[in-house]
This record gives sequence, structure tokens and C-alpha cells, in this order.
Amino acid sequence: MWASVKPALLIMGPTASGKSALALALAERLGGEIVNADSMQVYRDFRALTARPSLEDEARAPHHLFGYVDAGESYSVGRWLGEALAAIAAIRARDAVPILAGGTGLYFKALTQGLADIPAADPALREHLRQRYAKEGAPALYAELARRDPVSAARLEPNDFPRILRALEVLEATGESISLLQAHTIPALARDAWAGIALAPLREALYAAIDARFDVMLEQGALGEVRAVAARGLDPALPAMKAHGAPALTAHLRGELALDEAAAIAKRDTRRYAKRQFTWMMGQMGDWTRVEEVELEARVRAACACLSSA
RNA sequence: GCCUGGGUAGCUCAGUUGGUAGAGCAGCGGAUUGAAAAUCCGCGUGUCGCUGGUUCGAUUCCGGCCCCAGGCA
Repeated sequence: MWASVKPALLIMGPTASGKSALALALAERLGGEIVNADSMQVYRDFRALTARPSLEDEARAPHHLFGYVDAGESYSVGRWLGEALAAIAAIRARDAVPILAGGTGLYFKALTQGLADIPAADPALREHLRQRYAKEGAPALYAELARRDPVSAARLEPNDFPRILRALEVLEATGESISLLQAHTIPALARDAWAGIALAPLREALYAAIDARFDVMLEQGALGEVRAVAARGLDPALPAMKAHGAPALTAHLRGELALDEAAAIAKRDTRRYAKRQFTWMMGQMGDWTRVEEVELEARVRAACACLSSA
């Protein structure tokens, strides 16, 4: 009945939708191991702030790619893909079920659709372009891209700095158009090697859960985590510094915001993010199984059904 | 009880010398190929408190009622 390898189970859902709890329940029941697919839970420094699984949860089943990167590092989808594939291979070698859970749609897309084989960013070049952006603004860099790589520029907006930056740095590093290179991608996991479920709770309930969860994060020490990281004086442009709540809580620690004001901003940012995650699931995950049930047992059943029909 | 001010979008408010209304915030829709919890593009979502009257036409003017805030008793 199984193919030669067990299919991996992929669990996507908006933030605070209960992915971790479902992954844990399934890992215990199926003999699975959990692989993180969240761009912020990779960072060591923010356990409470990013709702990473607790030590107790981590003791209940093997967890991979959680909390192992320093906030001073710039993580990337490319690095994640390589490490996730290695983790999946190792889990399969142990005859266990890989369970990938997270909210980062791009990571799942890299896994199931592929990621262009392009060199990683050169830090010096990236820093140079970032400084030009600060000085000249995104449209100036866009104009340069339009001149040197009009095909790629046509697909971007003049204000979309991160993508313009990437297109320019790929042009510098390889001498080729990023859109040309991106045309040649193959899925990292074959279609029959995974089953995907997308958690889609009602939005109103999810927003309430997001608001309530941030208060819990504060109780669990999120402010202390932010204080410790702020004390290091890291570059605010680093990815980890963008964790929801980090900028507002940092402003609060500087005396610029009351705590409840900072919390309101953090909750708002998180709600907006959840909305974008819904959009991603709708637009990018057409062949995933949508699960609207909220109750854990119903989700477990849905996931098992999905896995066995893969 | 009387006086004054106010009831317009989810919130705070602007406005219409009578032709069914617009800002900020919130929100909604979309995109997404190495920073993706990033970034970008797009969209006013409305019984103008209720009810009569005047008028071709009332959210706007007039009357009555209801509610809120302050003041006087």
C-alpha cells in the first residue's frame, strides 16, 4: 500500500491556527517526527514571541529545525530547503513519518514546486544595494533593473524593494536574468511523496485566538526575550528583528510606547499576517486538503485520511 | 425637569448654502522563486438616531420622539 518511502505530511495554516498541536498529536500517533516550516521559529532567541513548541512539547516527539539559528544570522528559504530535505531523508531512514508544520507558504512552495538553483546572496553586494536603497529609494533601483533586465522588471512593481534587490544581485552574481533562471525549477519533493493539509478556521475566531495568544506570550516572557535581543544592538534589518511584536515591544522598552499600545500593534500586525496566509493558501495550495474543523480529533482524522490516500 | 452641545463607515471625525456623502485609523481583496512573521498592488465597506412635515427631491430645513455628554436645578 505504501510506496517505497512514506509520504511526508505537510501542515500549513495561518498563525495561531493550531498547527503545532496537530503536528504533535500526529507525531505521537503515527510515529512521526516534526520538521519546522516557519521562518521565525528557526531563531533561538524568541521562543515565546514566535510561539515555538515548549520544552515539554519537544520532549514528546522529535523536533527538527526549531530554535537553532542566532538572531544575528540572516536565514533564507534556500537554507531551509536544504536542511528540510536532509531532515526528511534522515527521518525516512529511521522509517518514521516526516511531519512538516509551519506557516511560511514560500517554504512549502520551495518544497513542492521547487526553488531555482541560483547562488545565495553575496552579503557585501546586498549591503551595497541596501545602502543605495536607503539613499536613492526603490524606484531608482527599479529603473536600473528595467535597463539591464527588462523582462524581470516587467514582473515587478517599482516599490517592491526586496524583489528588485534580489533580481539585481542575481544579475551581478551570474550575469543572467533571474526570470530566466527561475523558469527552470523542479519540485524538491515528487508529487506522490507528500500530502498537504491546510488549516482554515473561521477568521473571526482566529483573530480572537491571535489576540489572546499575544497576551499569553507576554506572560511567558516575550518582553524579556525582546529586551535581551535589543541589548545586543543588532541590525534592525535582520529577519529576526521583524518578528511580530519585536519592533513594537522594542519601542516600548525605549519608552516610546505604552505596553498596551505595543501589544495592540503586535496583535494588528499578526492579524494582517494571518490574512496574507489565507490568501496564500487560497491562491497557491489548490491541491492541498482544506480542513475547517477546529477540534483536534477531527483534524487528526482528516490528516490521517489525507495521508493514506496520498 | 430645564438649558446647551452632539448622534454620519467597525472607531475618531469632516461635510453637504437641499440633488442619497469623505478623510485618518481599523478592515477587505490580490500577488508572492534565496530577508517571506519580509515586500508590494488594489478596494469605502453607510437606513447620515427614529418619525412626521415642507419640497420635484431631505442626511441637510421645520416639528415631535429616543439616546449620549456637560451645565442648571
